[in-house]
Amino acid sequence: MSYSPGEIENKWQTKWSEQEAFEPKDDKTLEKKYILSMFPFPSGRLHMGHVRNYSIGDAMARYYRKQDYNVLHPIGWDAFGMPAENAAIKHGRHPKEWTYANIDYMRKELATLGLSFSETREFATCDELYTKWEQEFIIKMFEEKLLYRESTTVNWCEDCHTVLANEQVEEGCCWRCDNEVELKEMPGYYLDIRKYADELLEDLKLLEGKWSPQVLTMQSNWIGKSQGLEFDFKLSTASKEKLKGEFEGFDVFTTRPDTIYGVTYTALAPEHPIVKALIKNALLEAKVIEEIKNIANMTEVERAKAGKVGFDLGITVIHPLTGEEIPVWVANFVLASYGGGAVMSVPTHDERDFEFATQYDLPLKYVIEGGKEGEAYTGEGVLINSEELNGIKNTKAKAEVIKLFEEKALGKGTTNYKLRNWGISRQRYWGAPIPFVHCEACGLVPEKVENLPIALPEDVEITGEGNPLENHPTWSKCTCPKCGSEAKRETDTLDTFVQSSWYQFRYATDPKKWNACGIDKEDVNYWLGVDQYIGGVEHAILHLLYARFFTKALRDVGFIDDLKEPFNNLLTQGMVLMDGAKMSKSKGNTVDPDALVEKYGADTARLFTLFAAPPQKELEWNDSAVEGAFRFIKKLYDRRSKVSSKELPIIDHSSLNKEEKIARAKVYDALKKSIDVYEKTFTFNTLIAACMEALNALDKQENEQVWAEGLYIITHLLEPIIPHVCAELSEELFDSKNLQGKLEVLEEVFVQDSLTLGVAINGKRRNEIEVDAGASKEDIIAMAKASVEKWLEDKTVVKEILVPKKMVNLVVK
RNA sequence: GCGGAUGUGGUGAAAUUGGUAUACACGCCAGACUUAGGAUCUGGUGCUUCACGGCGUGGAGGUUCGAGUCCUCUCAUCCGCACCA
Repeated sequence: MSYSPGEIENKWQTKWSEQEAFEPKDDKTLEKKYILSMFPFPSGRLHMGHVRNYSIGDAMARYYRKQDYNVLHPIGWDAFGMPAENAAIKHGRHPKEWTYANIDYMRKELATLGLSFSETREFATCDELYTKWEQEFIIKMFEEKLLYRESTTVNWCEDCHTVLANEQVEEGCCWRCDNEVELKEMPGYYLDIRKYADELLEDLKLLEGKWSPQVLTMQSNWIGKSQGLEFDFKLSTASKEKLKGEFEGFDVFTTRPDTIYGVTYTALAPEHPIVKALIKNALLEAKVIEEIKNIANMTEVERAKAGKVGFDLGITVIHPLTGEEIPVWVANFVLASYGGGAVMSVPTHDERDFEFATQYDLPLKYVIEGGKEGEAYTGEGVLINSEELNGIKNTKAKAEVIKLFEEKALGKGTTNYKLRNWGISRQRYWGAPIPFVHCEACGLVPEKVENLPIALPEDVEITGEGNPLENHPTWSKCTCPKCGSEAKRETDTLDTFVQSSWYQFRYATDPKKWNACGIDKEDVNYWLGVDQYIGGVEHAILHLLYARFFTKALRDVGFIDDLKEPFNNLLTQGMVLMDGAKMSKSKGNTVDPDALVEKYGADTARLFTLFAAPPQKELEWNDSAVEGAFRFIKKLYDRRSKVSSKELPIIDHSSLNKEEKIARAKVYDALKKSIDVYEKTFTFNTLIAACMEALNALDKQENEQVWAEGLYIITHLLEPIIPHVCAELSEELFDSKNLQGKLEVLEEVFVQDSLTLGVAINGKRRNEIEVDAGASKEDIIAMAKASVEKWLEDKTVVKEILVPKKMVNLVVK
């Protein structure tokens, strides 16, 4: 019978499901492996990126399961989010109905791939039971002061009609729709991720060598720690009066305290309170006020494009060391959100300050030796024009100046972070409601835990205009959990990244307990951290930073025990490309997994994805290479006719002929390689290649025992990659015995009677010789010399190097 | 600008970690079987040369008996951040 993937795959998928073959065991004394591929958004159909992601994860899960590890390999659905609402707007379908229908369809697609997911642990993050526990966490974080509500400037996407977190703004545009992000002042809920900035940075060290350097540096840059001096600029008496005594001065932060004597002006962000006060009290020219307001309304991208723009604010501050009066400017390049929105400007040693100063003709004062007149010098050097600091190397002066400021109580050494707090409010319907209530008397009040979940209303109109929960006639009406008077329910919902920040703990929690708790500590203690996490680099900052933070926050509010990091090892898979570009619907260069499986079967789809490139690299799609993968499986399946015994034969290696010996060696080469591949390098392509080589070598000989042993081992090795055909072959040929436990490498097969050695002269390969395995060094050298005689004429051999089992190198003059 | 990575045949990629560069696969060429082949099988295939040979891992140096692998410099491509004071 020829290979028919449909039949075989159906048979085994049914069997596995009936046997509940992929459920983790309840026994916590067993050694565990938690293998997790990032869960999908139920967009409607699987794409090749999913196939790749899950093929990699499944290979690992099956490998460890076969070695008798207790394996947790779950799947679920990251089910809240904008696309569900867009579908509602476009096709008039309710987001909930759309989402669950998609899940049902995609679950079937996953099933046809034969992935070894646990079926009992599946959930969708939009399940009310999931929302319930998430809301409890949120309330607890509020009580523990990790969550707060405030009104501030936020990133607003008019297209998506919602606020975005900093991490969701890419080059000034919305990460989802690419619309330019506006700045807007409005209230929202924030998680205090800054409180964990240092821990998040420090613990990256625990992940070194386990996460890719790329992701680690991206996270570290995003957190953006820098150390420097923070101090107060006092307003001059006249300026203080001008501002009606409202301000004493303002704080600045600098990483260059060494340049303190070079300060010739200061600059404030357009949003700075002092600037606002000047505007409010009309202390600036009307034209200038207009311009400043203009800047404040610009997006960050627009500001960057506009070049450097600023205005003299007509007030001055006192230099803390020299007592000089220094002008205060407002400048469009000063960020409101960092370092207090104010900077000390040292045009001689900072490019930006220099550009600004040149443009507005502000004074320059060089304080570090080494630069040229007429440009900013940012290198190292000795201090000049710096009073008591003259002659000190600037690198050393940083600490000196901080010390000086601290002694005089003028300022202090500080650490600053680029990381901003995580804004989690979204003005959207399809998300988890933020479980708070606004009461006129009590203010912001969390919902009572026994009232959770606060569920979404089913009857809702989704038009794309405004916030559907806000527009709902009755939903937000409620009573205050504290005083019982009439109150208004919060209509913002949680960022969907909140759901994906703790799903790894939900999977680990035994489903029997899902009604009783959100996360079971004991279960989490057993299963976490995730031994292998697999997903795309696009989450290098967003999801992975949030999930790391949430882990630490959940620990501190008491929902999990001491756990530093959720994901011990991270494999970032490359994209799937077609003609050099990322597969996408809009480009029309997609390959439909369903059609692929229909035509060739799941095993071919899986084999190709793992064979065409190592998982970390981009995968270029190639139809004829898919054919090649299919051909290999057919060939493997066809060779079952070579085997008649059902046992792993015991072979007398010495009685074999040369081809038989080579075949065995190739088979065991593959077996040896497999441990490294499955446990360390994940370069499945090389293991598959080794199996192909082994099969090619087996084809060159006729020994039935060697064939039996070969297929016994090859199907064992490939089962995690092409499980259906291997299960089928294994059942037919070996009563499935080779799919349990470990196989041992027999070193004897690597012992060869004779070896082929390369012969090189001065490192240049000239010939090869065949030598007896037991030949002495002298004999080998002699043979080598004889084989390259023509190159040795008129030369003297000055050195002979024998690399055992590899080559001979003769150094001649 | 800063940071991270990657450069090997016509293509996807290997190389036991300093030891015969290009395994495996795709493609291509030739042959076999075929009415036919976009099926299957067999053989060949880095470049150059009639050949002996020469040249070959982005480029230039260096260390070494020996370098794709280590060191220095350099070029190109991809990704991330981007006025963070």
